[in-house]
Amino acid sequence: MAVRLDDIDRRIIDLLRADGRMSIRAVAERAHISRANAYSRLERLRNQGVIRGFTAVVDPEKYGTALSAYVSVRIEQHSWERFRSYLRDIPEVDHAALVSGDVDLLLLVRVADASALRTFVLERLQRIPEVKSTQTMFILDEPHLEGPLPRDA
Amino acid sequence: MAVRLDDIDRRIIDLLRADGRMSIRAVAERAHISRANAYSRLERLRNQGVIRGFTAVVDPEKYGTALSAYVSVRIEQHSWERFRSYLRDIPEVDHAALVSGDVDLLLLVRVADASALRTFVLERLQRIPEVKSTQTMFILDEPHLEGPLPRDA
DNA sequence: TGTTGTACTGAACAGTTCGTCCAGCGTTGG
DNA sequence: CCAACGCTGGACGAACTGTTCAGTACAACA
Repeated sequence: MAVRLDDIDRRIIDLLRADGRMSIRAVAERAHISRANAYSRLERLRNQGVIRGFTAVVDPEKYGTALSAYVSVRIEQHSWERFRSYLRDIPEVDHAALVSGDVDLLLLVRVADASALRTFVLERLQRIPEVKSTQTMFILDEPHLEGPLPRDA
Repeated sequence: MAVRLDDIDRRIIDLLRADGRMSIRAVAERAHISRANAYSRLERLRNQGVIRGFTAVVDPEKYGTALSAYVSVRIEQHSWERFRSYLRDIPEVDHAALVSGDVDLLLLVRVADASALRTFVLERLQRIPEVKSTQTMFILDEPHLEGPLPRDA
């Protein structure tokens, strides 16, 4: 599953994580490689799926979703596959993970206000038959952690 | 805190979230506005902090961090500010949130393997004096939810 | 030792986009 | 009626794009 990366690959990834719109010229310079090499490496990284794409980083509060919450969910056994397909159509869910432990799912949810959260949990989540129970944890603070990725351990 | 956005602003954001390297020409075309307008709006969105930046989306497994986990943490009262400053120097923490409820913090952690996770939790987290207790939830599955942001509710 | 591959460099190319400027236009609000 | 504002569309030189290719460096291998 993992891909073998050398230092230059990681350097390229770090640069493009720091600034996803950096020109390939600048990437090549800062990684001390030729432009042709930078192109071929970037293409390889994308084809291998290491770099899945590029995106704008949006501030949820400034965008209008002033309220964020983690909603932990317990679901019926063997219903994850079905539940997962629902998630695709729920734009409020920013991130979802099936986890081991007391609960089955952790959903990171972004909504405009408490009323929208109520609607989401009661009218959307708990209407799903596979959902056994939910618990909402309001996010009180959320620091921006935009550092380089961890080196191989 | 929130910023007033019109439909065109949201369209621009959606486009750049879908492809952070899209040329401004293409953005202008697809938003049905002039190029000059696209430039000025994008600059405004960045200055207002709605768009915080651009980044490459990296697949954690392919990158070499095959193991992801949520670590819930209980900390001493009034120690959040101090704890938050520590987080900046812990590259394994991909996302952190101070939450209401049974626990105080939820940390999304990415590491190479179980051994690295053990080291992280025991040698790094639990060495922090403010940490009262931790609980690790392994991430068993993590669907990619790359849709448009939720519309204003 | 020589040979075959593989990976990289550095230069070249036309085409495209960048970032900025500005005259002109339409709408809004006093 | 006029001023202020935001937008358009066209222009500009500079920079970047994406690709190709001959030449070079280095490893594996016999």
